[in-house]
Amino acid sequence: MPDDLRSEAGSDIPKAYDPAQVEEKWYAFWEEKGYFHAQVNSEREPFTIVIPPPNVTGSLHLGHALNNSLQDFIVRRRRMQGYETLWLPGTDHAAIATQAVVERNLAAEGTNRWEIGREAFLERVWQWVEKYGGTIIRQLKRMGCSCDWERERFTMDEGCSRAVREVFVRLYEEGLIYQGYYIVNWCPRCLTAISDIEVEHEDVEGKLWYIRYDLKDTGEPIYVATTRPETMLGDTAVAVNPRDHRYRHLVGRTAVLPLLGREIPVIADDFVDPEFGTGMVKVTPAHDPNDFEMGRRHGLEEINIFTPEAVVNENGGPYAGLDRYEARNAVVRDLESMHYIRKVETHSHAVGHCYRCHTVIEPYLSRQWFVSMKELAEPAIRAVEEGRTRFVPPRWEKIYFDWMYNIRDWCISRQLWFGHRIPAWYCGKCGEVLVCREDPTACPCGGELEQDPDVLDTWFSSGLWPFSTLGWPDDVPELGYFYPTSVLVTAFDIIFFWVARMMFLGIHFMGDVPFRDVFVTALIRDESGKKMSKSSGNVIDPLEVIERYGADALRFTLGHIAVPGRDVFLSEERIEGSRHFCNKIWNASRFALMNLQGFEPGAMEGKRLHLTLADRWILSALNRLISTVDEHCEAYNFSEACRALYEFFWSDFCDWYVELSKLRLYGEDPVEKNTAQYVLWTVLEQALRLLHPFMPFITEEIWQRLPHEGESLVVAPWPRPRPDLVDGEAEGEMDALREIVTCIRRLRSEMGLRPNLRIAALALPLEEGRRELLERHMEYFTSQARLTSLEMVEGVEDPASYARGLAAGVEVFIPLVREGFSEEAERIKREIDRLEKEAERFQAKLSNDQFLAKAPAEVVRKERRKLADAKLKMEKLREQLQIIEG
RNA sequence: GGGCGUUUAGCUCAGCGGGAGAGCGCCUGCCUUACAAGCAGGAGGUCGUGGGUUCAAAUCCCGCAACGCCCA
Repeated sequence: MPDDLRSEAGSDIPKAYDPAQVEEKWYAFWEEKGYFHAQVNSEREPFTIVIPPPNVTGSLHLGHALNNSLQDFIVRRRRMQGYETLWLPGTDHAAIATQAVVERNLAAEGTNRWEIGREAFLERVWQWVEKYGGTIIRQLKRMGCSCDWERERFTMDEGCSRAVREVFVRLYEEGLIYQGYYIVNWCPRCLTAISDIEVEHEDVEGKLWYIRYDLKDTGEPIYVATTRPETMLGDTAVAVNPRDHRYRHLVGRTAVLPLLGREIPVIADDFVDPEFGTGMVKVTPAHDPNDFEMGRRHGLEEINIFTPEAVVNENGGPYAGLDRYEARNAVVRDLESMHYIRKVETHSHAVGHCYRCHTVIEPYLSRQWFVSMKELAEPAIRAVEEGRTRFVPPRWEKIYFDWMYNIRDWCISRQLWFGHRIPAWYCGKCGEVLVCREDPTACPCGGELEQDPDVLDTWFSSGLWPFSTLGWPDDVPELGYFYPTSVLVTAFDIIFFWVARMMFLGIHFMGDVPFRDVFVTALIRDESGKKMSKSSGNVIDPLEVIERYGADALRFTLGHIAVPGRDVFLSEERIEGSRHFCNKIWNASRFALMNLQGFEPGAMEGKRLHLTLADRWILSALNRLISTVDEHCEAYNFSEACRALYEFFWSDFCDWYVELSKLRLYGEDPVEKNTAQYVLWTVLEQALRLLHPFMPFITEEIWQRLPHEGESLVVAPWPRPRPDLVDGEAEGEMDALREIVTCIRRLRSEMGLRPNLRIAALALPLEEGRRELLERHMEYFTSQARLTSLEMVEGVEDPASYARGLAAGVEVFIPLVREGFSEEAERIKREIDRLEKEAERFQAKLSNDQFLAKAPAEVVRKERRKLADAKLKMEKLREQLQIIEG
């Protein structure tokens, strides 16, 4: 250990915890020691997490902060438990997003990617990635994340790229990847196809136009309703539901398309909803996904009326050159002027938008590559059904199933330049398509080859993440050891994009699920409940928070609010509260250090210990805490774990144990002092271990200053509960003690006695064992309630000169120092009222035969006890009231 | 249209079958030698609404309302 890390005596420790002083130092130390590096080790059980790879050029936001804090909580605890723990970090190339940024830069320079060409463009992208690529990773280090940086990966590094190529070729060879001319979601701004789930549906207040199409021959009018009149330029049929009696006679007739005069058939198809509009719809196979299906069923012509930019092309006749919205206006205007429009209704419907740029998606006919999903989805569904992968909380399974059962083929080609180029080559001579692992030089026929210009959906490569990062397709020991990973920690919004894909690809290529558990985390919202976003300006920057409050305060806050299955709110006050907790830990430790001078845990062997009530109680509470924290961590309920730690440390350890320990630490008796030191040290040291996964920096800083064994808390063994130290009797007595002390303090406060004024008090034990408790622990009472003495009495001769209270079967009296306190009488009356109602409730229960017969004996006993307590309290309060008013 | 979640103290939220809890805020008193980023005490709640199950419901079931989210 470097000298500057060595512990110092307690007294020169600053009064306030300063995170800036310690965080960087310890992270560097941990990295240097290689604690985060995992290796294949047959002696130990592996524990693996692969990070959800953030966008390579992105920067850390609170969502990442939460997600990665949770992963670090899990990983650090497992490491302390002795697992060979691998947290594999890395980044995602995020094709659309990254390319979009570079394109924006080009636009600002007055150029674009086509002008500078593919090669120069890609060079620009890589420069950008080089420049900003490390940002997020560096930020994770500031959070304290214990990733194995020696194994950091990138979805476009050499290994991942080889995995992508191998997967593509194999799926192609198995017939699970195919190329086809289909309708896809097309973004006219990004100029690429996107998959179904990349489309965001939004309700839009639109219009429903009722348009007249005349029948050929008779000229009889028929009416169709549509939300997109401009697409009539591509209509190739009119359709009705075959069971719709109104229109049955029209099926097989021919209609004439207004404006263009094209003759189109009237067809019958089950898809048509008789309730919608007139029950008769226009069919535009090239520009509507449902019409496309219908068109294929009926062999209709597919007329594409748009260019990739969604401008009407030559098939649009007089409307060519107008963009889709101009075309809509022009078409409607012309139809109106020719009296083809019967009516217009307002109509709310869902419109798809590009998840990247929010442009309205155009269903567009084009040649794309697809993954055939049915066969792949089936085993992925079974894996979750059989519990081989478990969702936490379980209700997300339903979301997963719903999507998997209704899955459609996955469009994986993107008309982008940045990304994994599709490994398909077309022969200019024979038309052969070659899909291969190594770049071919020429077609077997001797013809020249041209590679497919498109790249793969980013999620195609991130879908391989759990095994491509471990070395697949090479046969390396890591794959057998670390796969399947133990748990995946992710937000619900990428269950479809990512989790589902890793599932079927992992099962298909590795023969086993990619992870045992999927822990679905919440989304973070701001204090008013809005989703944090740059556009609404409500973003809390985690790095700024770290600067101001420290990484541990941020981490603990995130742990504290991360209740499974709920969105969480984050406010500055909350983080401040965690900083106060850091400070509390800091100062309690400062106290310990100041009082552990000369204490050697190693020298305790064989020494005489005298465990007092407080010692037995705090050791008992500590051991309950260990079990509680374990239980909650196993259930991914870090919120409850944090709560338990906070409560124990502040309310039990600091408020009571530390205060009581002062009696012996400041005293002369060496056995007492040594025992107190031993327990103080034990509890603090164990508590630091339990806190370490949540607050790694402050705990390490303190632990290093405390007497300790081992070189770092990072690899200190995780505490195990000792059931033999759980002491129900000590807990019961301490509860009584605390109640009695609090009661005296309340009386003091009500009398307006200043805290530093010591007074004499009297106690009248009313229950068995209380007298002994009071006598045995007299010092506890006098010190904690600031008394000169607590005298045991049988009663008081002059009740009118005492204020009295009742707690835990002990009546206490303190001398009255104030005359005629009327508000006290009011308070007592209110209290009596409350108790009366309570007693009635208990009485009613106890006089109910059903209750006595059916409720567990324990519950009945407790109810009796509660009734007796209430009655006793009322009795005493009435006495006091009489005295006051008397 | 289908599904999910939420509704508990002024605010933000825990609790999810047997005595209404926390943090922050508020009121009162304290620089008590670990901590004023603190200590002690206190006020504040028909647990959204209507029904049901149960000896017992904030907690389980059903209906309703409001808000939010996902899918089509």
